[in-house]
Amino acid sequence: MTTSTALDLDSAARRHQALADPTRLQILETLAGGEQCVCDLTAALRTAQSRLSFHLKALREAGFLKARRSGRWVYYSIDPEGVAQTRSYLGELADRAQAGAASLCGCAPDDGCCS
Amino acid sequence: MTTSTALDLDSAARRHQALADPTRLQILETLAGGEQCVCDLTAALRTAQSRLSFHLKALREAGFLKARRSGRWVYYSIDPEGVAQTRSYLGELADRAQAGAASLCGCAPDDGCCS
DNA sequence: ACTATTCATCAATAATTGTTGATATAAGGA
DNA sequence: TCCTTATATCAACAATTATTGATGAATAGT
Repeated sequence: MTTSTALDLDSAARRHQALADPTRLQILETLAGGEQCVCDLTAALRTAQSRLSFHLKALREAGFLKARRSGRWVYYSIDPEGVAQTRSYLGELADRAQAGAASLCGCAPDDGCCS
Repeated sequence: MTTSTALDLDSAARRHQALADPTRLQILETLAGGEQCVCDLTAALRTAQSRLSFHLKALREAGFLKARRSGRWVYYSIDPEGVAQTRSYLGELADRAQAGAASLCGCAPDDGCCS
């Protein structure tokens, strides 16, 4: 079972790209405190509304945010699924790297000598 | 103790930026199997040497790769430190998000009802 | 010393991404 | 219906990032 690489690479890269901006990280850190409407975020980040909307879209499309409309307001919150996916990608990478390093230095697989 | 945000946001964003490219992820996945010289990577990824060099530099400067010269060859390998740093950033974000969601829905902090 | 090989860097250009201000859409209240 | 508020989208422009081909620097073999 070989997970077809090209697509995985692209989508993983796209997810990381969404995190590759300080404003977007600030949005995530703010929303980590709980759901907020765009108007609150605009005030909290002191930034233009169109700019915020641009970054919210990027995070939403990458799977990091959920949006919910209630009356005139749209409430954004963190989608734990998206964060989990990215975390596990890095986790697998780290695991494989550790195994790879160990295999090269001739240690037993869980020896820890090659950290 | 409030960790001064702006710098953290910028450096975290820069680290993610380094991962926001399929070619760079392919480099990391290849090196997860163990250290390789640039010439091997050029062959493995079938790409121009200057292009590869550009991406290696990006990963190196972001702390994901270590380089070691031996004779004519430069060997690159994954720097577990860099991966760990990025993993823990996402981990903290996920933890805070969970706590934030729980606090809003009125559950006990470790109830798990708001996952 | 000459040559070949390995890798990094540079300059030019292309492609992508972000910002700004203006406009559109949608909802609710008067 | 008209007005206001909240958000999204668009078009123009700015800034950043990636690709290519050429050149440079270091190392090693002859």
